[in-house]
Amino acid sequence: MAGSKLDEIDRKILAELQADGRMTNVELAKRVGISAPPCLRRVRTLEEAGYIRGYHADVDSRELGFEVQVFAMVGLVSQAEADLSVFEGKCRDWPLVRECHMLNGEVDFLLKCVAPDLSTFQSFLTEELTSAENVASVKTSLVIRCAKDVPGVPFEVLEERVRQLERGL
Amino acid sequence: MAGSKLDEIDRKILAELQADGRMTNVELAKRVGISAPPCLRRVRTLEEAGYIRGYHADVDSRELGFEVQVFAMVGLVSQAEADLSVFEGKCRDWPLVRECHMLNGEVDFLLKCVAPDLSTFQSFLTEELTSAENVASVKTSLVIRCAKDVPGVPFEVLEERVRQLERGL
DNA sequence: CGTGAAACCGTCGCCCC
DNA sequence: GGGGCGACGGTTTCACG
Repeated sequence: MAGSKLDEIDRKILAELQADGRMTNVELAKRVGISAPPCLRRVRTLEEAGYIRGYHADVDSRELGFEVQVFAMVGLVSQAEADLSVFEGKCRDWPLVRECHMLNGEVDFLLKCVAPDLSTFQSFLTEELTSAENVASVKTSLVIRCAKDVPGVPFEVLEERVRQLERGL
Repeated sequence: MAGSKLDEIDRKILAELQADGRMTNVELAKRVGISAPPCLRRVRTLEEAGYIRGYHADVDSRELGFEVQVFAMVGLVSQAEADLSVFEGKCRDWPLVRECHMLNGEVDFLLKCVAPDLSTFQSFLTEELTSAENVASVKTSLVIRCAKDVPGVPFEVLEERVRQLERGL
Protein backbone atom coordinates (compact mmCIF):
# COMPACT_ATOMS: atom_id res chain seq x y z
CA MET A 1 0.00 0.00 0.00
CA ALA A 2 1.04 3.55 -0.67
CA GLY A 3 2.93 5.38 2.02
CA SER A 4 3.98 2.22 3.83
CA LYS A 5 7.63 2.63 2.91
CA LEU A 6 7.88 5.85 4.87
CA ASP A 7 8.86 5.89 8.51
CA GLU A 8 7.84 8.43 11.07
CA ILE A 9 10.77 10.71 10.32
CA ASP A 10 9.92 10.81 6.63
CA ARG A 11 6.35 11.77 7.41
CA LYS A 12 7.52 14.50 9.76
CA ILE A 13 9.83 15.82 7.05
CA LEU A 14 6.95 15.96 4.58
CA ALA A 15 4.68 17.63 7.10
CA GLU A 16 7.30 20.27 7.92
CA LEU A 17 8.13 21.01 4.30
CA GLN A 18 4.46 21.19 3.41
CA ALA A 19 4.02 23.80 6.14
CA ASP A 20 7.19 25.72 5.27
CA GLY A 21 8.88 24.83 2.02
CA ARG A 22 11.78 27.23 2.50
CA MET A 23 12.89 25.87 5.84
CA THR A 24 16.65 25.32 5.93
CA ASN A 25 17.86 21.77 6.12
CA VAL A 26 19.47 22.28 9.53
CA GLU A 27 16.23 23.63 10.96
CA LEU A 28 14.35 20.74 9.41
CA ALA A 29 16.86 18.25 10.83
CA LYS A 30 16.49 19.77 14.28
CA ARG A 31 12.70 19.50 14.14
CA VAL A 32 12.63 15.87 13.04
CA GLY A 33 15.34 14.89 15.51
CA ILE A 34 18.27 13.81 13.33
CA SER A 35 21.39 15.58 12.09
CA ALA A 36 21.60 17.51 8.86
CA PRO A 37 23.30 15.07 6.45
CA PRO A 38 20.88 12.15 6.83
CA CYS A 39 18.01 14.61 6.80
CA LEU A 40 19.11 16.00 3.45
CA ARG A 41 19.53 12.49 2.08
CA ARG A 42 15.97 11.69 3.08
CA VAL A 43 14.64 14.85 1.44
CA ARG A 44 16.42 14.00 -1.82
CA THR A 45 15.05 10.47 -1.68
CA LEU A 46 11.53 11.75 -1.09
CA GLU A 47 11.89 14.13 -4.03
CA GLU A 48 13.16 11.42 -6.36
CA ALA A 49 10.49 8.96 -5.26
CA GLY A 50 7.83 11.50 -6.18
CA TYR A 51 6.47 12.16 -2.71
CA ILE A 52 7.57 15.76 -3.17
CA ARG A 53 6.61 17.09 -6.59
CA GLY A 54 8.10 20.54 -6.12
CA TYR A 55 8.15 23.68 -4.03
CA HIS A 56 6.10 26.77 -4.71
CA ALA A 57 5.65 30.21 -3.28
CA ASP A 58 1.99 30.71 -2.41
CA VAL A 59 1.19 34.06 -4.04
CA ASP A 60 -1.90 36.08 -3.25
CA SER A 61 -3.78 36.17 -6.54
CA ARG A 62 -6.13 38.99 -5.54
CA GLU A 63 -3.22 41.19 -4.42
CA LEU A 64 -1.67 40.55 -7.80
CA GLY A 65 -4.72 41.80 -9.62
CA PHE A 66 -6.49 38.53 -10.33
CA GLU A 67 -9.73 39.60 -8.74
CA VAL A 68 -11.94 36.99 -10.35
CA GLN A 69 -11.94 33.32 -9.47
CA VAL A 70 -14.44 31.02 -11.07
CA PHE A 71 -15.34 27.36 -10.96
CA ALA A 72 -16.61 26.05 -14.27
CA MET A 73 -18.52 22.80 -14.58
CA VAL A 74 -18.14 21.39 -18.05
CA GLY A 75 -20.13 18.68 -19.78
CA LEU A 76 -18.80 17.12 -22.97
CA VAL A 77 -20.63 15.63 -25.93
CA SER A 78 -18.37 12.60 -26.12
CA GLN A 79 -16.64 10.96 -23.17
CA ALA A 80 -14.52 8.68 -25.32
CA GLU A 81 -10.97 8.61 -24.03
CA ALA A 82 -9.56 10.31 -27.11
CA ASP A 83 -12.04 13.16 -26.75
CA LEU A 84 -11.38 13.52 -23.04
CA SER A 85 -7.66 13.80 -23.74
CA VAL A 86 -8.20 16.48 -26.34
CA PHE A 87 -10.20 18.56 -23.90
CA GLU A 88 -7.63 18.07 -21.13
CA GLY A 89 -4.90 19.18 -23.52
CA LYS A 90 -6.80 22.40 -24.20
CA CYS A 91 -7.16 23.02 -20.47
CA ARG A 92 -3.40 22.64 -20.06
CA ASP A 93 -2.91 25.25 -22.78
CA TRP A 94 -5.32 27.79 -21.30
CA PRO A 95 -3.40 29.90 -18.78
CA LEU A 96 -6.56 31.07 -17.01
CA VAL A 97 -7.40 27.47 -16.16
CA ARG A 98 -5.38 26.49 -13.09
CA GLU A 99 -7.01 23.18 -12.27
CA CYS A 100 -8.87 20.63 -14.36
CA HIS A 101 -10.43 17.67 -12.59
CA MET A 102 -12.40 14.91 -14.24
CA LEU A 103 -15.37 13.97 -12.05
CA ASN A 104 -18.01 11.32 -11.84
CA GLY A 105 -21.66 12.32 -11.80
CA GLU A 106 -23.59 14.78 -13.92
CA VAL A 107 -20.70 16.98 -14.92
CA ASP A 108 -17.58 15.73 -16.67
CA PHE A 109 -14.99 18.31 -15.62
CA LEU A 110 -14.56 20.86 -12.90
CA LEU A 111 -12.23 23.75 -13.78
CA LYS A 112 -10.80 26.36 -11.45
CA CYS A 113 -10.09 29.57 -13.33
CA VAL A 114 -8.60 32.94 -12.46
CA ALA A 115 -8.82 36.21 -14.36
CA PRO A 116 -7.92 39.87 -13.81
CA ASP A 117 -11.53 40.96 -14.26
CA LEU A 118 -14.93 39.75 -15.36
CA SER A 119 -14.60 40.89 -18.96
CA THR A 120 -11.38 38.93 -19.40
CA PHE A 121 -13.09 35.88 -18.01
CA GLN A 122 -16.16 36.36 -20.17
CA SER A 123 -14.01 36.57 -23.27
CA PHE A 124 -12.35 33.32 -22.31
CA LEU A 125 -15.66 31.70 -21.47
CA THR A 126 -17.45 32.60 -24.68
CA GLU A 127 -14.59 32.55 -27.17
CA GLU A 128 -12.55 29.64 -25.86
CA LEU A 129 -14.23 27.34 -23.39
CA THR A 130 -17.88 27.26 -24.46
CA SER A 131 -17.02 27.32 -28.12
CA ALA A 132 -14.43 24.57 -27.90
CA GLU A 133 -15.07 21.43 -29.85
CA ASN A 134 -16.96 18.68 -27.97
CA VAL A 135 -18.08 21.00 -25.16
CA ALA A 136 -21.79 20.49 -24.57
CA SER A 137 -22.46 22.65 -21.53
CA VAL A 138 -20.67 25.04 -19.19
CA LYS A 139 -21.99 26.28 -15.88
CA THR A 140 -19.91 28.81 -13.99
CA SER A 141 -19.92 30.02 -10.41
CA LEU A 142 -17.98 33.01 -9.15
CA VAL A 143 -16.03 32.62 -5.94
CA ILE A 144 -17.43 35.18 -3.53
CA ARG A 145 -14.90 34.46 -0.85
CA CYS A 146 -12.49 31.75 0.18
CA ALA A 147 -12.83 30.52 3.75
CA LYS A 148 -10.09 27.90 3.62
CA ASP A 149 -7.35 27.00 1.20
CA VAL A 150 -4.64 24.78 2.63
CA PRO A 151 -2.26 22.84 0.42
CA GLY A 152 -1.57 19.13 0.43
CA VAL A 153 -2.84 16.60 2.89
CA PRO A 154 -3.70 16.47 6.61
CA PHE A 155 -0.79 14.64 8.19
CA GLU A 156 -2.71 14.28 11.46
CA VAL A 157 -5.07 11.95 9.61
CA LEU A 158 -2.14 10.01 8.16
CA GLU A 159 -0.56 9.52 11.58
CA GLU A 160 -3.83 8.33 13.06
CA ARG A 161 -4.15 5.89 10.17
CA VAL A 162 -0.63 4.55 10.67
CA ARG A 163 -1.35 3.94 14.32
CA GLN A 164 -4.47 1.97 13.40
CA LEU A 165 -2.54 -0.13 10.89
CA GLU A 166 0.17 -0.83 13.46
CA ARG A 167 -2.40 -2.08 15.93
CA GLY A 168 -3.72 -4.47 13.30
CA LEU A 169 -0.33 -5.92 12.30
CA MET B 1 -5.28 49.15 -8.47
CA ALA B 2 -3.76 46.03 -7.07
CA GLY B 3 -0.35 44.98 -8.34
CA SER B 4 0.53 48.44 -9.60
CA LYS B 5 3.16 49.02 -6.94
CA LEU B 6 5.27 46.16 -8.28
CA ASP B 7 7.88 46.71 -10.93
CA GLU B 8 9.01 44.20 -13.50
CA ILE B 9 11.70 42.76 -11.24
CA ASP B 10 9.20 42.13 -8.45
CA ARG B 11 6.92 40.31 -10.84
CA LYS B 12 9.78 38.21 -12.12
CA ILE B 13 10.73 37.34 -8.54
CA LEU B 14 7.18 36.22 -7.82
CA ALA B 15 7.01 34.19 -11.02
CA GLU B 16 10.30 32.45 -10.28
CA LEU B 17 9.43 31.67 -6.67
CA GLN B 18 6.02 30.42 -7.71
CA ALA B 19 7.71 28.02 -10.12
CA ASP B 20 10.44 26.98 -7.69
CA GLY B 21 10.02 28.02 -4.10
CA ARG B 22 13.33 26.56 -2.96
CA MET B 23 15.47 28.45 -5.44
CA THR B 24 18.48 29.98 -3.72
CA ASN B 25 18.58 33.74 -3.44
CA VAL B 26 21.71 34.00 -5.58
CA GLU B 27 20.11 31.97 -8.36
CA LEU B 28 16.99 34.10 -8.09
CA ALA B 29 19.05 37.28 -8.22
CA LYS B 30 20.87 36.05 -11.31
CA ARG B 31 17.60 35.28 -13.08
CA VAL B 32 15.99 38.64 -12.37
CA GLY B 33 19.18 40.52 -13.21
CA ILE B 34 20.23 42.10 -9.92
CA SER B 35 22.68 41.15 -7.19
CA ALA B 36 21.79 39.05 -4.18
CA PRO B 37 21.31 41.62 -1.38
CA PRO B 38 18.70 43.81 -3.07
CA CYS B 39 17.00 40.68 -4.34
CA LEU B 40 16.64 39.35 -0.80
CA ARG B 41 15.37 42.73 0.36
CA ARG B 42 12.67 42.61 -2.32
CA VAL B 43 11.66 39.09 -1.36
CA ARG B 44 11.29 40.11 2.30
CA THR B 45 9.24 43.15 1.28
CA LEU B 46 6.98 41.01 -0.90
CA GLU B 47 6.49 38.59 1.97
CA GLU B 48 5.65 41.33 4.44
CA ALA B 49 3.30 43.06 2.00
CA GLY B 50 1.36 39.82 1.64
CA TYR B 51 2.13 39.11 -2.00
CA ILE B 52 3.82 35.92 -0.82
CA ARG B 53 1.73 34.09 1.76
CA GLY B 54 4.18 31.26 2.31
CA TYR B 55 6.13 28.45 0.75
CA HIS B 56 4.96 24.87 0.55
CA ALA B 57 6.27 21.55 -0.63
CA ASP B 58 3.84 20.13 -3.14
CA VAL B 59 3.29 16.60 -1.84
CA ASP B 60 1.68 13.85 -3.87
CA SER B 61 -1.47 13.02 -1.93
CA ARG B 62 -2.13 9.73 -3.72
CA GLU B 63 1.43 8.51 -3.08
CA LEU B 64 0.87 9.33 0.56
CA GLY B 65 -2.21 7.16 0.71
CA PHE B 66 -4.92 9.76 0.22
CA GLU B 67 -6.51 7.95 -2.67
CA VAL B 68 -9.84 9.71 -2.58
CA GLN B 69 -10.43 13.30 -3.63
CA VAL B 70 -13.93 14.69 -3.64
CA PHE B 71 -15.63 17.94 -4.46
CA ALA B 72 -18.68 18.61 -2.30
CA MET B 73 -21.30 21.17 -3.20
CA VAL B 74 -23.09 22.36 -0.11
CA GLY B 75 -26.34 24.25 0.22
CA LEU B 76 -27.23 25.89 3.52
CA VAL B 77 -30.60 26.59 5.09
CA SER B 78 -29.68 30.12 6.13
CA GLN B 79 -27.26 32.39 4.28
CA ALA B 80 -27.18 35.01 7.00
CA GLU B 81 -23.64 36.16 7.62
CA ALA B 82 -23.49 34.69 11.12
CA ASP B 83 -24.58 31.30 9.81
CA LEU B 84 -22.11 31.41 6.94
CA SER B 85 -19.32 32.13 9.39
CA VAL B 86 -20.29 29.23 11.59
CA PHE B 87 -20.17 26.85 8.64
CA GLU B 88 -16.82 28.25 7.47
CA GLY B 89 -15.43 27.77 10.94
CA LYS B 90 -16.44 24.11 10.85
CA CYS B 91 -14.73 23.69 7.48
CA ARG B 92 -11.53 25.11 8.94
CA ASP B 93 -11.73 22.56 11.74
CA TRP B 94 -12.30 19.56 9.48
CA PRO B 95 -8.90 18.27 8.38
CA LEU B 96 -10.32 16.38 5.39
CA VAL B 97 -11.59 19.67 3.96
CA ARG B 98 -8.69 21.39 2.20
CA GLU B 99 -10.56 24.18 0.44
CA CYS B 100 -13.82 25.95 1.16
CA HIS B 101 -15.09 28.48 -1.37
CA MET B 102 -18.30 30.44 -1.10
CA LEU B 103 -19.93 30.68 -4.52
CA ASN B 104 -22.76 32.51 -6.20
CA GLY B 105 -25.48 30.53 -7.94
CA GLU B 106 -27.41 27.47 -6.87
CA VAL B 107 -24.90 26.10 -4.43
CA ASP B 108 -23.53 28.04 -1.47
CA PHE B 109 -20.15 26.37 -0.91
CA LEU B 110 -17.75 24.24 -2.87
CA LEU B 111 -15.45 22.08 -0.75
CA LYS B 112 -12.42 20.15 -1.88
CA CYS B 113 -11.85 17.13 0.34
CA VAL B 114 -9.25 14.37 0.57
CA ALA B 115 -9.46 11.04 2.37
CA PRO B 116 -7.43 7.83 2.63
CA ASP B 117 -10.32 5.75 1.33
CA LEU B 118 -14.01 5.87 0.52
CA SER B 119 -15.18 4.61 3.89
CA THR B 120 -13.28 7.35 5.70
CA PHE B 121 -14.86 9.90 3.43
CA GLN B 122 -18.32 8.42 3.84
CA SER B 123 -18.02 8.59 7.60
CA PHE B 124 -17.07 12.24 7.33
CA LEU B 125 -19.84 12.92 4.84
CA THR B 126 -22.64 11.33 6.82
CA GLU B 127 -21.52 11.98 10.37
CA GLU B 128 -20.00 15.43 10.03
CA LEU B 129 -20.82 17.35 6.89
CA THR B 130 -24.37 16.33 6.03
CA SER B 131 -25.43 16.24 9.64
CA ALA B 132 -23.95 19.61 10.49
CA GLU B 133 -26.30 22.30 11.63
CA ASN B 134 -27.72 24.55 8.90
CA VAL B 135 -26.63 22.23 6.06
CA ALA B 136 -29.54 21.72 3.69
CA SER B 137 -28.01 19.67 0.89
CA VAL B 138 -24.72 18.07 -0.09
CA LYS B 139 -23.85 16.77 -3.52
CA THR B 140 -20.49 15.07 -3.95
CA SER B 141 -18.41 14.16 -6.97
CA LEU B 142 -15.37 11.93 -6.89
CA VAL B 143 -12.30 13.09 -8.75
CA ILE B 144 -11.57 10.43 -11.35
CA ARG B 145 -8.36 12.03 -12.50
CA CYS B 146 -6.62 15.37 -12.42
CA ALA B 147 -5.50 16.72 -15.77
CA LYS B 148 -4.04 19.99 -14.52
CA ASP B 149 -3.20 21.44 -11.13
CA VAL B 150 -0.87 24.41 -11.22
CA PRO B 151 -0.53 26.76 -8.28
CA GLY B 152 -1.00 30.49 -8.21
CA VAL B 153 -1.55 32.77 -11.15
CA PRO B 154 -0.47 32.94 -14.81
CA PHE B 155 2.18 35.62 -14.87
CA GLU B 156 2.09 35.70 -18.69
CA VAL B 157 -1.41 37.13 -18.42
CA LEU B 158 -0.24 39.66 -15.83
CA GLU B 159 2.61 40.87 -18.06
CA GLU B 160 0.31 41.21 -21.03
CA ARG B 161 -2.06 43.24 -18.88
CA VAL B 162 0.73 45.52 -17.65
CA ARG B 163 1.75 46.20 -21.24
CA GLN B 164 -1.81 47.14 -22.11
CA LEU B 165 -2.03 49.48 -19.14
CA GLU B 166 1.24 51.13 -20.09
CA ARG B 167 0.01 51.79 -23.61
CA GLY B 168 -3.04 53.50 -22.18
CA LEU B 169 -1.17 55.80 -19.78
C1' DC C 1 21.57 48.97 -5.90
C1' DG C 2 26.33 46.99 -5.41
C1' DT C 3 30.59 45.47 -2.74
C1' DG C 4 32.87 43.06 0.78
C1' DA C 5 33.00 40.31 4.95
C1' DA C 6 31.27 37.23 8.49
C1' DA C 7 28.23 33.78 9.82
C1' DC C 8 25.63 30.17 8.30
C1' DC C 9 24.21 26.42 5.41
C1' DG C 10 24.34 22.57 1.88
C1' DT C 11 26.98 18.88 0.76
C1' DC C 12 30.47 15.41 0.58
C1' DG C 13 33.66 11.76 2.34
C1' DC C 14 34.45 8.97 6.01
C1' DC C 15 33.55 6.40 10.18
C1' DC C 16 30.36 4.34 13.21
C1' DC C 17 26.39 1.44 14.71
C1' DG D 1 20.80 -0.33 5.96
C1' DG D 2 20.90 4.21 8.46
C1' DG D 3 23.04 8.08 11.45
C1' DG D 4 26.86 11.28 13.05
C1' DC D 5 31.32 14.07 12.54
C1' DG D 6 34.27 17.18 10.24
C1' DA D 7 35.54 20.07 6.42
C1' DC D 8 35.05 22.65 2.05
C1' DG D 9 32.57 25.70 -1.01
C1' DG D 10 28.54 28.29 -1.65
C1' DT D 11 24.90 31.12 0.42
C1' DT D 12 22.58 34.30 3.41
C1' DT D 13 22.75 38.54 5.38
C1' DC D 14 24.90 42.23 7.52
C1' DA D 15 27.13 47.23 7.36
C1' DC D 16 28.60 50.65 4.30
C1' DG D 17 29.44 53.39 -0.04
